[in-house]
Amino acid sequence: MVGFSLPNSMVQPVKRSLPEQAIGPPFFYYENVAQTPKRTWDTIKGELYGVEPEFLDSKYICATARKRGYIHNLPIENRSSLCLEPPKTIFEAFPHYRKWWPSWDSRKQLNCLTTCVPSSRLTELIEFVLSAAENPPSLRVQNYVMALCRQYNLVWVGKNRVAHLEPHEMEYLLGFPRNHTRGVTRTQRYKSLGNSFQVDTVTYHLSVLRDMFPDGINVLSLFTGIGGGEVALHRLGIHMRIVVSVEISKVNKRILRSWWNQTQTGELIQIPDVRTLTDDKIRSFIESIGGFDLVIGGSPCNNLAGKNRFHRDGLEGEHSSLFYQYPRILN
DNA sequence: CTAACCATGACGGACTCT
DNA sequence: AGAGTCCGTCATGGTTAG
Repeated sequence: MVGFSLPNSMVQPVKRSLPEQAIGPPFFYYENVAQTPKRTWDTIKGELYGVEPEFLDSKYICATARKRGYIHNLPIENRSSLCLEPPKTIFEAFPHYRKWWPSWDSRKQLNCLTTCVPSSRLTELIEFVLSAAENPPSLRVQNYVMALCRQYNLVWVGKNRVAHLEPHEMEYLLGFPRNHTRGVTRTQRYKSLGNSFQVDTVTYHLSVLRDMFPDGINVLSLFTGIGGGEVALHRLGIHMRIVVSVEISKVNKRILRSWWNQTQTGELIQIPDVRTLTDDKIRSFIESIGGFDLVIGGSPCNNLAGKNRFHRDGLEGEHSSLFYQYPRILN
């Protein structure tokens, strides 16, 4: 899962030719979870002009895994390595965790960051088991503890003590500025961050745009969330003249607005629901601003994701079916 | 008082790759 | 055939806003 190319890598970059229909303008960039049935990705691909998905695990870019598929019509030659290299291992990201990290925990990177937080009962259980065990613990105990650490993405914060990541640590690993989501409830921060882009990964893909738009770009941002795409563009130094952002969550809208007001000089127009962005409205936007240069977004994965035990209904699920709004709007 | 909000804990299985 | 992974949901009880 190495995508079409990797930064600073000996991996031979892939060459591809886009289907005629997929060639821009505008450029488009679509994202979703990679680990959903192949037939789902076949459907997505079919709706997006048959463009082959780029499957990339962010563990090749940063310190945490994030297996995602990206369908886009961006050039893939001459992607530039990031000016600011993100940490690629747990210890590079959090040197202070060395202190309590047992030698038998061989993890160098973290698993996928999600929205959920494990119960404190679990960390208590691990501490209890390890306190009662020999030092070092038997293989059996090690395997037991490691399975839980991997499953819940736990880190070592004290003697025999593990803990879940703090929201600001997730912000850091995902490539957001510190305190990007601060000011909303803790639970909400976990939710918003768990649902977001890995910014460095998106930055790498979008880096080909940097020299193409010296006067800035107009962006149509669908399912914006906390603005991973916008942060990536900003980091590339690409001026956003106008961003029309579609995002239903009040909290996420507030987070984006506050970041925008602090860092941007362009105009941000926020719309709550993709379904209210009718064809007529799109036409009038295009007329008034002179067209969009980039359409970017990842549609809801709720009904595709492996974590969902209740309604893993695929693309036709209640939330994930909003995907179909993406090709409609793009067309 | 009521409704909305918030934190917490409990809860398997489908899927891919080797 | 086996191992490892996963942008999650729901009910409950407490808290806060109006």
